[in-house]
Amino acid sequence: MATGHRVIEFQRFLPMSRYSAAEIEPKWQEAWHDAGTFTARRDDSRPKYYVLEMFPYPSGNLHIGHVRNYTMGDVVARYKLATGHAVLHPMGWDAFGLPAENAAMERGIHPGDWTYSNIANMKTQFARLGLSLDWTREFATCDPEYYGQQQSMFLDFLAKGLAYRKNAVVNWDPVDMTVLANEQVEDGKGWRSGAPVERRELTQWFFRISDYSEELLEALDRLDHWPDKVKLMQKNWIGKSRGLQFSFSLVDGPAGHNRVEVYTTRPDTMLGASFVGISPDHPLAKRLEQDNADLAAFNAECRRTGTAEEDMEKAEKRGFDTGLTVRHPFDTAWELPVYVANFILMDYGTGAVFGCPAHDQRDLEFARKYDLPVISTFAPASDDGTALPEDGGDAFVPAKDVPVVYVRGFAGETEQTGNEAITTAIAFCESNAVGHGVTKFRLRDWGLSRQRYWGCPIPVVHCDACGVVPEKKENLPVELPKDVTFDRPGNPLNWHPTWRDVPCPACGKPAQRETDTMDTFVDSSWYFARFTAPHAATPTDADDAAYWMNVDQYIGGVEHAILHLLYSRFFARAMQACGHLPEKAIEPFDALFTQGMVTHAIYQTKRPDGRPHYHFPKEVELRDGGAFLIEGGREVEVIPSAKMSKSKNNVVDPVDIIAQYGADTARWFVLSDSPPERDVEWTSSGAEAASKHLARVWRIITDVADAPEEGPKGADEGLLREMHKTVHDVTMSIDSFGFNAAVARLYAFTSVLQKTAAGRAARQTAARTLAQLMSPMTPHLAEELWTHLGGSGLIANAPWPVADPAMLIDDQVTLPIQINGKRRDEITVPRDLPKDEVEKLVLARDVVMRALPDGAAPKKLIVVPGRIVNVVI
RNA sequence: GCGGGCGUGCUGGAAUGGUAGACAGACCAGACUUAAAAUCUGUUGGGGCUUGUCCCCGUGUGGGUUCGAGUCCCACCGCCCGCACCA
Repeated sequence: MATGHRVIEFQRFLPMSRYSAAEIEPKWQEAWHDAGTFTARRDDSRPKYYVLEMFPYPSGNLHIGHVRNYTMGDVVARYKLATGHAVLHPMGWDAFGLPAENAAMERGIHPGDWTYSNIANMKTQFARLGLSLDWTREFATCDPEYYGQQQSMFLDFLAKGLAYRKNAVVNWDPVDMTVLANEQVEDGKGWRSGAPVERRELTQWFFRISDYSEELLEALDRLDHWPDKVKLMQKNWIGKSRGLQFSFSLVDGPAGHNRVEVYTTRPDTMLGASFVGISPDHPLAKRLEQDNADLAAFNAECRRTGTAEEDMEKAEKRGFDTGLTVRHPFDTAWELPVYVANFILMDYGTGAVFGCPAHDQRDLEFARKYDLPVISTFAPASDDGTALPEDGGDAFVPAKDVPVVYVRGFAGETEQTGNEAITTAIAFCESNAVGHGVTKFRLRDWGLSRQRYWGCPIPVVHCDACGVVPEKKENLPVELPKDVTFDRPGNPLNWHPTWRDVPCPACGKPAQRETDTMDTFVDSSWYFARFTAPHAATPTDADDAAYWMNVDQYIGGVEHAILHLLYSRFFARAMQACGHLPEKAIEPFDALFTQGMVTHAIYQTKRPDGRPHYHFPKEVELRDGGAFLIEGGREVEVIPSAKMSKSKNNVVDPVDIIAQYGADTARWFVLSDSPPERDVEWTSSGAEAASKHLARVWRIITDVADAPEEGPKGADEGLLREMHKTVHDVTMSIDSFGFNAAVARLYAFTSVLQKTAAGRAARQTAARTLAQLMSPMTPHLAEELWTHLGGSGLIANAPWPVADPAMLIDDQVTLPIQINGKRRDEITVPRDLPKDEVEKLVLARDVVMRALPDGAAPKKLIVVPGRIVNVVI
């Protein structure tokens, strides 16, 4: 568009008028695009910097949370560009998943058409934000070019033994005859059919992430730039435990069942056992239900809860007495009853436990319900009067490093910690041939099979003669067929007329494709690597991966703290093992930042029937300290800081905000006020304030030329000192993700610049620096001001300002004086005044002398140089 | 239920264990204006009196460590995130 350029050139010579985001923003977006400013290029003469925000699901609409997430990444990317880095800042789409199939079912749109049209919409919205993204690297995970490479890696993993098949349970809807996701199960019923769900076993594909349990745990220690909370969550999720595995012998068990193998992390409580519990899915439970109709009914009932761990844990603890007993290994005359219990998971340990009610609250409630004995094996080291569990108190469950007194322990001291007692117990049991000490992990292998259409096909073929046969790599990608319908529930790949039918890659006889597709977590577990060479003919390109990996800064929501990040860490290791990533990339994210949500008040009134009626923000006006409906004037209740949710009508559409105020205002606002890791409340008054501030900066800077040539003595130096301090503070803040602090500092500096008496040259320097410091946050405004102030080239490419250390130090420092920790006075002294001089000055103060009777010396005089003085009396 | 996090004025929030409330919003007052908008200036945590460069209280609640705690420790309350097939 040649004419567009002429218009731009012409505008540059117009006198500066009012701040108009609508005029300047498209202009600079086009200028960056034309100059290729944000196209990532390998450049060995510069340090590289890879900044990545978690890519979005293409729901079709940009959410204000996206604006916050991507603005933060953009600030980092633009700052790194200004500090001389070769920056990679890509964007793509996490495009497979359930919502596309739902849209297909509800509206008859093909999932692919729905997804790609959403992508087009969102990309338009993204463009208006002026993000420094390299769009030449864009891809969607549903592009055959992307998922074909994913299939190729699946085959590599399979060859390495990292992928395998086993049985696992799924939520089965018996009416719709389909598998349900956990979120599709509501109160144990299918969301569409309303039928009670059943647990059903299917043969499914798994990745051997558990092979890396120890490694994934141990490597957390080296992730120095990850939040501690995320590392702790991952550590607990991996769940390394030390315990004892042993067996109880079964008295008169059914044929082939003469022992029950259990695993316990508390073998020191073995002599407090009062029952054995097994999972409803335990082989013994399944055997017994064959000739026990009541047990069969109980097990069926247990299997009716969904597969979500949360549901099982929250369900009321129930058991079924099998009538069988086991012998205690240390006292064969002691028999314990065997219960089937709904809270025991077949997936963890051996699917069987012994219950020790005295030292486990869940077991205690179970024991009281079924009238089983409660036997303490240890008691508090000092009696603090709380009731023992035998006497109606709670279960006694101290931390494992707290010393307790053992009353029914194994060899060793009577008083020892849980950890010591566990070690003793394991040793004792092993020497008596009762079980052996083992280390177990809570982390389970990653089940990746999904019985759905809109996902990456698993590239294997089932042959009657050859079994499971990997597809040949030259036949990849195995593409999803386009001609499918969603007029019946389930996976359309299963009833496609031809897609399943293929010759066996091994023997050539007719065979059938696998119709399961991959979990969408697979798609998002390596996209960061693909961005380094998005169109390579192999999953990655060795040179590009070597140059760009690792991600220097990864930014996303804390809701991904466990699964996505753990799976990505596993995938990077598996890819490295298959030659797709360099050794250095097995921990792909050097630094991680987890940002908070954007919230918004909910406006509600009560309907006549008492149910809440939620109102959109645009229906509400705020006046007289209250909130009222614009139509009718009825007062509405305001619920502050609620998570944005479509059903609560409190979603703010960034498109509206940008249309009203411009992208720079939206960006400035989401960065201000709230610390990035915390939630931020969106308020229209906040957006208004951000917009006013940008207009104020515009005025101040465009008025610089009107200032007198020279200012009064000291004014120039005062302004420049403040400027250097601002450069220092803002730079530090951006480096440490303190964007809200950087914004506050820029507010303060703007006021200084506004009120300064300094002359034109100093103001010019200060104004240019202000524009540069704002440029990562409000890039369009900054470019416009930069041009006005005579800056050369784009501000996006201008080197970041550096503070002069000499300008940061003040000669004088004000020290608060505390008396007994309360501030009572202050003195201003030369910065480097010796401590004893400060003490003398402090003791001479009226307030201090008054507080010290008859010139007595203070008990203590604490002088923290440059900070504070505390006189203790 | 289990794991993790958060809690400060009317509101968003600031504060390497060192002056609690920076910087904003809102409100009120003033300047400019015929008027309004815009802009600029100023006040504002609560209470007290002797109105001071004053005193007391105050960071969800209750304890503790420290010369000094919003910050560290313990217990509790509330809210948020995750719980393996939502992404």
